[in-house]
Amino acid sequence: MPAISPAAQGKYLLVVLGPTAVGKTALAIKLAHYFGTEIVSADSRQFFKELKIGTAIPLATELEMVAHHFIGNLTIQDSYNVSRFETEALAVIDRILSKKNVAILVGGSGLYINAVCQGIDEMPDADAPLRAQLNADFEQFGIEPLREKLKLLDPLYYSKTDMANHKRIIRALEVCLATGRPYSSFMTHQAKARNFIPIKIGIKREREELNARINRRVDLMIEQGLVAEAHQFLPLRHLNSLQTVGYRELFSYFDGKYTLDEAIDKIKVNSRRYAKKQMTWFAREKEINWFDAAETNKIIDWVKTQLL
RNA sequence: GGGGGGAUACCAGAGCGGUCAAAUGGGGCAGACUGUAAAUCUGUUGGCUAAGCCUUCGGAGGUUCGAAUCCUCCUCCCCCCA
Repeated sequence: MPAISPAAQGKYLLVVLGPTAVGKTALAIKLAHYFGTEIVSADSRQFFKELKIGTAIPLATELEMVAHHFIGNLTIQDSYNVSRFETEALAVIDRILSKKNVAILVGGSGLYINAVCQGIDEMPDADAPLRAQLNADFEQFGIEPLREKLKLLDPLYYSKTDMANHKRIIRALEVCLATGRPYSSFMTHQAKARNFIPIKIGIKREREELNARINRRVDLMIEQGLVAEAHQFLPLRHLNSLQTVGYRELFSYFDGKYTLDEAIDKIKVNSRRYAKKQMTWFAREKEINWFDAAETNKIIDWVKTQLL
């Protein structure tokens, strides 16, 4: 449970979460409308203003109806991270809660939601040249030397973490090397105090129904011009912001690796997997109150009982 | 009409007498996750009363101590020549 500061008295953050395509946007807007408040997005891909079709940002009419934050606030060229989001999102939430008693956080990026609700430990950002060096080492010599190095610099982390995952090894190493301290020594496992009481609302649907919605949404994205949208960014495909479902598969199509139909099928498959990953992430969180996507009125009624 | 190739688990596809419940890839299912997180990584994938047993490699027979692998016939598919 997150720590609650005295300032949190009577201030609530409604956190709307769930897998992609489940219907979070619609519910969040309904809640925002009902409580007369604003929406903070916790979607790590809707930040990028160029990625419109492929990330299913809210409709223009929806964006007009309710104030949204963190949608299209970055360029795909920007580098961003959870920690910055924590700081910036908290500032916006505080501002909303200075005028209202309820704010809404909505999104599917579990790590980003947790950063807002519980915080993320203080530790250095990635140092670009150092990361580039480590990545180059990985390319050239493989994972084993990196593992050995980490075993020396942070035996605790080494023993507890998946040592097949090069990205995690590299991140740990870059912190160790940049600070001279073991990466694991920065982890407090303590939730930070917040100026609001989070109320987590999980939205779910039957898997089959969710899959059907995903498929339909992908087809719609294609109709809306996703292929052209993705094509513009082909030269920038290496950017982190473009390591995104819907774009990568089309890059492969432009490469001639897939036919268009194959690429579209791949987008559907990868979206389903993304949804499953999100559900796995959320499944381990205890304080989520789950509702069926159709139960909008029930959700509002329930939320009212929580705001005491 | 003649000649040749093939049918393997959800799909594709290897295996060509024992070490095969059957490689590998795809898909499915499950999981991990602290500044790349729509990323990255892991496990599992015939059934069961589960260190053992049972039913599988188009169908039916046969050879053999032993067959997905060899033989015979049948069914279906593909290619080449007419």
